[in-house]
Amino acid sequence: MTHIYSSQPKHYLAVDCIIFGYDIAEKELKLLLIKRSFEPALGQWSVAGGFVQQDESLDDAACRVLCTLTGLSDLYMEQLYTYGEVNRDPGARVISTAYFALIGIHELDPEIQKKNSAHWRSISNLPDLIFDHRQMVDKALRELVQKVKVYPVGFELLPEKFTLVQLQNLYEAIYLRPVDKRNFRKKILSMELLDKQDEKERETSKKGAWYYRFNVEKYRELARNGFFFNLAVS
Amino acid sequence: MTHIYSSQPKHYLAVDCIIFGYDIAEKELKLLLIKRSFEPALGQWSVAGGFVQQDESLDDAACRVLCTLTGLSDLYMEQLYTYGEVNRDPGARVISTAYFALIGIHELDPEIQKKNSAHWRSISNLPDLIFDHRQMVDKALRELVQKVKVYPVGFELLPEKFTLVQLQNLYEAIYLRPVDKRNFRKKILSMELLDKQDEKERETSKKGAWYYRFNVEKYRELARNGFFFNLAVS
DNA sequence: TATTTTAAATGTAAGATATACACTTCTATT
DNA sequence: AATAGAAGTGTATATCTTACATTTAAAATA
Repeated sequence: MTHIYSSQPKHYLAVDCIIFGYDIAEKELKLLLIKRSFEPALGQWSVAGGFVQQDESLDDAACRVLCTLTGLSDLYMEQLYTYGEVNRDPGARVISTAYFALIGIHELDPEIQKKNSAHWRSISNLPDLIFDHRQMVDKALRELVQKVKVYPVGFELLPEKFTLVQLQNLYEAIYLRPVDKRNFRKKILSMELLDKQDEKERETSKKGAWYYRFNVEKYRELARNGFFFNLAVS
Repeated sequence: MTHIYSSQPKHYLAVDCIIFGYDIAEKELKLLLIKRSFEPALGQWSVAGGFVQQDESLDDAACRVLCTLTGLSDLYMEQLYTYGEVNRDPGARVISTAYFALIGIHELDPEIQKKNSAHWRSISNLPDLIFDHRQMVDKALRELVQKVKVYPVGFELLPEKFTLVQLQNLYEAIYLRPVDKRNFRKKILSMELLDKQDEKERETSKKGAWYYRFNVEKYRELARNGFFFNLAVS
């Protein structure tokens, strides 16, 4: 079969992963950044990226990059936007599809981290990034803010067991403003999506705070019946 | 300068435009579809597409496709999603970035339409589409529903002057359900974004309905001060 | 063992927003 | 002058959102 495709130009295609983590102790949202090990822009900071191969889908490529960097699979990841300005990469014309991922910061093996020259950096204090990566990060942040309001994705950034205080701190770190404690708890508990454990977190207070778990099955069931998650609080 | 890019594979890159129009008379949302004039899938229905060239950005390519097809420029358009499954196009591996556009259905020149074998089809009665185009359309529709709730993009589908009944019909066509007349009018008018004209539309009723115009400047001003558009009505 | 300290946990009232709902007005046509 | 058909209008109720301060639990210390 012959057709008109063969007269068309071909392009380098990359994926870039904006990887968010949440530091419970510092109550800060962080980004996993890489010190680039090749030209152009060797030695500068970037998000994790890689080229799309012939035999892999975009999603596969993004997963590969994420897995290679973190050693983890089954992470939350979502396509964000495709950046296609002609001169966005000074090395060559490369179109890049950005993804954003959410991971529990403490799940990451420090060895793999070191091997990939990957570093967690607070979003309130980011270094200069190469190319249009800062633009990607800003878009991913805006997307995250919108997303956590109406989908229960914040839990991806926390361990399986977490306290309500930790959950609230996470939302405050994403919204970049304080949230009313009683209203927040009222709202999240009224959804009946959190299973209270009979165990307390005892690091940060004498009294201890009850652990909860997010009940995914219950959420799926409710969502199927038209329920809408909403934590767009004061 | 030599670097590792040259060892990487290259890919065909396309853009596809999901073009929405609104038919005031039929009170229906429509899609501009093309009868394909080349292989593969010659003669089948598709959305408007084209290949990305070396010297144009993704956005430029999408604009080019849209302009060529409609003869219009400065249309509302937004990137939707990038489709990158390996075998999505049986002709060759092609990655495609989908855009969606909103246009006033009556702005389109019938001559250009005919020349491009472009046809308006009601979204409630779409033909089979090639490749993953149906998936694109479904995503675009979901996006549109969300978008018109919180951004004043619905006006892009109407003429400059429109009546409140027409606006409500448009929302009903997008939401696919009836909307309470008094609540709808109360809500949109309370935003004070519509300028009442001293002219009436007299086609559809003896009494006639007042024309309004959307005031973009006012919206921009309000939005700058934290105002949020919201027509997520009953 | 009584007291202190620290963070966790809790409820209510007022205000704002969303919803449900039916009649009057206008004007061209007969 | 009467009719017909679509445009235009207001209110009461329910629901959701917001603001806000005290009590509880338990470890540490006196």
